[in-house]
Amino acid sequence: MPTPLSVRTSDPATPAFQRIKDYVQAQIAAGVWQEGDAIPPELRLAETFAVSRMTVNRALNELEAEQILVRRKGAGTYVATQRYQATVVEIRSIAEEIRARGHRHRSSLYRLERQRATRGLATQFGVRERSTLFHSVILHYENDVPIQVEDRWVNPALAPDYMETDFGTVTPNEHLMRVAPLQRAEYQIEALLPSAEVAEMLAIAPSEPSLVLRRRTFSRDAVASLVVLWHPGARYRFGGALGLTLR
Amino acid sequence: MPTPLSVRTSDPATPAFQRIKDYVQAQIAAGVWQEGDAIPPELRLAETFAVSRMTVNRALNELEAEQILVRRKGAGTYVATQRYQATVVEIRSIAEEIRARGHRHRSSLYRLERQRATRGLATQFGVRERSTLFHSVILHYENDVPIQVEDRWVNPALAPDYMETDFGTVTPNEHLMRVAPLQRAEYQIEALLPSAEVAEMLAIAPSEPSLVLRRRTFSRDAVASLVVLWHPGARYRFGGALGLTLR
DNA sequence: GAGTGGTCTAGACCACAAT
DNA sequence: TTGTGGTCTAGACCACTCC
Repeated sequence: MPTPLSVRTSDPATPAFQRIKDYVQAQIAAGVWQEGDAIPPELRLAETFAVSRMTVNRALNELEAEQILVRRKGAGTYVATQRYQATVVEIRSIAEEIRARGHRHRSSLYRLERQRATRGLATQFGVRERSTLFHSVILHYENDVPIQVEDRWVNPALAPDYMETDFGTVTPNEHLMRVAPLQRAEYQIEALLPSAEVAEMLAIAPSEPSLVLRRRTFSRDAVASLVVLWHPGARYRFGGALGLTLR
Repeated sequence: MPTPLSVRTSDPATPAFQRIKDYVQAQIAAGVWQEGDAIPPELRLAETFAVSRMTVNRALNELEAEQILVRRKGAGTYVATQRYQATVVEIRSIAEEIRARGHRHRSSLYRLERQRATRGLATQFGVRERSTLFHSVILHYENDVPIQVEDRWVNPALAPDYMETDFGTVTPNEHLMRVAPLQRAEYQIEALLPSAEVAEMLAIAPSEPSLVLRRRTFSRDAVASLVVLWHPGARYRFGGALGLTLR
């Protein structure tokens, strides 16, 4: 007796908490419950769906975590106001991104050296001026076309064997991820003219805009790495999509 | 048999499920439990913390939603592998952002017109070529310094009274949000040279790079709006922070 | 004081995985 | 077969909000 593949939410196999989530989202999508409106209290939904209050509680808590509802103790549960502006842009590692496109990634090492921290770098890293930092410059290619200059400074305290790493087989990202687990990061995206050196590496004119991502990563409550990624504006962009129902 | 460390958050007021979450995250942060490792099963954690299994279940389920753990029915609960690359950049509405900096926002309307869709626009909107679209060009100022050119196309079917809106008091964003609830959006960030017109509006040289955000928003399963935001590369950047423990 | 959400329990039955 | 997570119950006590 083959069961039809009715993937309706009324599937008896769907857990009760999920059916309740679907119902609430459907009411909101249909405009029956508008932004700021109170939705029925847990006890009433429990009666309606003939489930225990705990089951309703789980459904509504998950919808709150997804920023679809707002809950206030003692007051009620409300439809969240849409945050139109908060935008998410996904930026993946260059090697991973190139491989995902089915293209070939390779890189060449331009520089790998110990350097004394200038005042600016020392401030960014939270170390003393003229402390030793590791510095690497790598050019990444997509199908032999230069696509990214990776100019990276590394805190020796967090990645002591950075200078001995074989960057032909391991990207700095991968190495750092292994030795210094990421705690948090800060990002900036800018449009700049490239330096003469960067322009030459990317094989673009110095007058051609470059899309620049700066990233500072933290590990064990210290700055692990500071990287500046330069891309040719004409052949590179960051992109992403945002759905309101994120999961 | 691990005795629960007295986590610093072990306020007696801290709920049990939160103490368990803190404990698990502390074990991971300390490197005691590494990526891919199995963590103790629910029943053992329940004994250890002297709570019911449901309380442990909630803690671990929430950590899974936060992508810190991976759970497999019948098998166990594992520490998730870090996704180093997935990056989040926050981009807010220009008016909101300027006000958040404590600065003054104003805008001036350069163009507001009906236009026939070119083939490219028609494709982007999913309408027939030469259909009518609304078009607006607005320049945004921060403390009287031009900071963003907003070049926007709007689907009349979704915002029929767009042309009658007073954009001195309401931003196009705010208007669209009201009449056409956001369903999803797509974004691209690029570095480009501005057109002569845009350069003049932003009061920059045509040779100066511009940071460009393109956004296509969907409402009721149709394209509601297509906007291109031009910023002077020298005085504007997108920024954000990513913490692994997001909430 | 009545209503609401926040949290927790001590069981239960199930599906699935490893063996 | 044993252990694991997935789900659910029918209560309970509490803190908070609103009237």
